[in-house]
Amino acid sequence: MTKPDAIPAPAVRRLSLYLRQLEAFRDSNLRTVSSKQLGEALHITDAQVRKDLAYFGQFGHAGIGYDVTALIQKVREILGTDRVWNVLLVGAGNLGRALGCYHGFHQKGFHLVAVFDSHPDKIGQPLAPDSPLIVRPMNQLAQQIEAQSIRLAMLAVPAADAQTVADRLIKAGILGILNFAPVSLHVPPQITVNSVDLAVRLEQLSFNVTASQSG
Amino acid sequence: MTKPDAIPAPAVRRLSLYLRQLEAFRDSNLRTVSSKQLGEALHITDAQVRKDLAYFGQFGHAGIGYDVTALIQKVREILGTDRVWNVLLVGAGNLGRALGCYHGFHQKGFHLVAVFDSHPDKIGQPLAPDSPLIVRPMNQLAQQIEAQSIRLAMLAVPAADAQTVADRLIKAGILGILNFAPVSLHVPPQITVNSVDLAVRLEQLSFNVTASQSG
DNA sequence: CTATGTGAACAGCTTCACAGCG
DNA sequence: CGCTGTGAAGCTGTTCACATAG
Repeated sequence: MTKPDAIPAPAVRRLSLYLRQLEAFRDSNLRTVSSKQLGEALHITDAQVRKDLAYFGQFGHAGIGYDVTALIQKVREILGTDRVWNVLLVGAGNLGRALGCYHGFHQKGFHLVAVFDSHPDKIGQPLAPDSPLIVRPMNQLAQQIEAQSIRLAMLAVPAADAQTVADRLIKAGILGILNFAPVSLHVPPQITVNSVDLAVRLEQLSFNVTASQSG
Repeated sequence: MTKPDAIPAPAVRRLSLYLRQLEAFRDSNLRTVSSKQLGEALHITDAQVRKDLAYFGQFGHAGIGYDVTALIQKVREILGTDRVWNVLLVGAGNLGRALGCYHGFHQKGFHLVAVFDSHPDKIGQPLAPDSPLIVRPMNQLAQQIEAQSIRLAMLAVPAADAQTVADRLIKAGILGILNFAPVSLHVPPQITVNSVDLAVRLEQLSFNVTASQSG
């Protein structure tokens, strides 16, 4: 029983970038694209592009390249975004509101269908003045996850609460968490966490700018 | 002239995480910490922690570990966050407003000092109802960067405008860009770009959840 | 002649394992 | 002893280079 070689995580990350760029190419009416073109747009070598795609199958045509529309479809299937995902949000603070108002998710098939917060003043109110989403109390978490088959969650709560909330989400059936709290979450191996710490990102810039100025 | 070996980018990323965790340890009144403790909190091996820190100097004490306060100070120096950075924001949409209202930056020494947008209805208005920041027109960009010695920028504009705005920022002296637009920016080599694409992050979760359910 | 798919070579990061210090 | 710092080993991901297909 030979396990098909594990896919490198960096390859999966790039797959999302390929998809984004392919959609841009499609929107400029490009029919086919070569690994060289795709790579140049994203600052990736052509060999890397070909190898990444080859992990998943043979999608290209020698001498021609890749059919843009067909490859978009294939990459969507691979990423699992050829269907709609219901997503919930915990935390209706500044960041949570921004996430709830951002329309980029919906276009990509991620539908925000429920918002939760523990703060009594927020419960029952719309997430934002013109938002159709009403903030729910935390005790409705499990019921909503079940009722709407939600598997993905965005976590925009204070650092101190993040682990507790994550535990509850997982217990209720959430499988993937996009974590905006500046803490390292501890979760069982079958659960995926992806953390976005904005302060950490700025620190990276600070390091690079500092280093390039003194070097 | 021997160039001191380049620091691996992953090591620098982890440095920010070490700092975050060290501050948490300090807040629970821990005096010293071992590479093992630090690693366990962040799911990193102890050898990795020691090697990462060793890229920058000898900060530990054999048999004891690392002095928490001293190491925090050292890591801040390395990251360049032992001083205040003035930061600007371009784009006063939903995401821009959330970034402007987020207080995590300020605590870390990143001070948002100017906000720009090209939309006439937004110019002259506060970024948010209770914000002290007034949205400025794009033509004040260069002047403000100069006047406030701004080197870091956050870019929260539509994808179609991102490259044009980035070009202007760089021409005006910006050295590091935190990009929230879903495009790959092309910049000169001395400029650092760090991109946060939220839809891409959700796609990674989608992939992992899909894969773990079928595998 | 162009561009893919891929084994082989290479580079870079991580882990191991241990000498040495407190 | 406990724990750091670090060469050496191991592994993973990237690049090269070419056979092959259209």
